[in-house]
Amino acid sequence: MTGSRLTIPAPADYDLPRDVCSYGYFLLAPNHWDVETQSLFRVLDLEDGATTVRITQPDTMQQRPERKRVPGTRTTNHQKKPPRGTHLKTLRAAFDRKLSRAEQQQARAQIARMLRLDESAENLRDFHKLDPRFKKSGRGRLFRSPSLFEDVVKTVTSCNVTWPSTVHMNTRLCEVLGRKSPTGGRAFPTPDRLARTRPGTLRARCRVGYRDQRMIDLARLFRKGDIDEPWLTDPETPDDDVFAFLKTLPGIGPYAAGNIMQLLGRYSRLALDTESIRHGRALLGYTGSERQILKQLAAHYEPFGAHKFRSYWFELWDFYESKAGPSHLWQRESTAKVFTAALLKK
DNA sequence: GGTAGACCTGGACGC
DNA sequence: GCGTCCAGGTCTACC
Repeated sequence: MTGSRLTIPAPADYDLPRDVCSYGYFLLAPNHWDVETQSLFRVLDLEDGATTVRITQPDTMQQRPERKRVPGTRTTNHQKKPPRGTHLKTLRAAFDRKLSRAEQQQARAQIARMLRLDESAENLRDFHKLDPRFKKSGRGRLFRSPSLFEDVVKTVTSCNVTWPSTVHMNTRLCEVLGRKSPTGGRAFPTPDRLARTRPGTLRARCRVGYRDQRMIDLARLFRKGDIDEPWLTDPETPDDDVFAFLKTLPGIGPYAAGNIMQLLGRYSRLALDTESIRHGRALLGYTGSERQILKQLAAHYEPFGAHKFRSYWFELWDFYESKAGPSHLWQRESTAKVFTAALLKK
């Protein structure tokens, strides 16, 4: 790429392959995880138009795919333990066009949100103290989108469908409504673009089904400024209030609200769905009706308090990796076929 | 507060 | 290739 390049400071424990490949959204358009180079490609929508960015972490590039250490060789950089609280890791972002100063600021903010670079070391320590199972791997950050709007729409596309349909809907939303970058990639649609789209277009061309009007209504709420993001992310705002508000949004029920809570950095709620029921039965050995299993799941994760979603999620993620191998080696197309209810039941 | 049925799409399966 | 069945969370009407 011949455009702007940015150096982005990351927390000392940051590990791009691990922290990007930590939540299913990294497999959804416009995100593209490149297994060969262990880097993240995606189109960002900035002030002057779309641009494709490639994000790398030099000290993990090319090393991660093997995951084997040759006896007698030196410890690699990313295995060294840096002092706490220092920004020793560096990410590189390369764009396919020149960015203005203002756009560089926007890009930095979007990348920081997406990669959870603001997740404090203290918060992660609290999680690992409460649930030491994930201390060794360092798991704790959950990949998300550059904007709350994209996170909310992606959540709607994950409701009442199997994973391959979610993959397809996001691909089509970008192809049909996303702005084009100089190298031809498509961004995720903006609230304004989605708000101006006809339900019939969404249904026929993006295959979103009955979600059409709900997605347009959501986009209009974002466009009008009815979604108060500072209030939703303010630590002073009680989780219960945020959860109650989210459930008033079109297309958002208890599962979706719980998922958006974690995307907002609030991990005190679970997002329980049929996948959770399967997990309860298959891995935790629970029996009984769905309602009974949901109760058992709630009790199981209760000790993890403010971090219970992460305990739930990384337990589930370990299971997926046991089926499909390390997540940083997953390909979007093949993985879409792995995560079908029928196959997981097997 | 709890429950039943409709909403859409894509995959699996049988013929 | 076609028809049928099923999975998936939210919403509405009804009790």
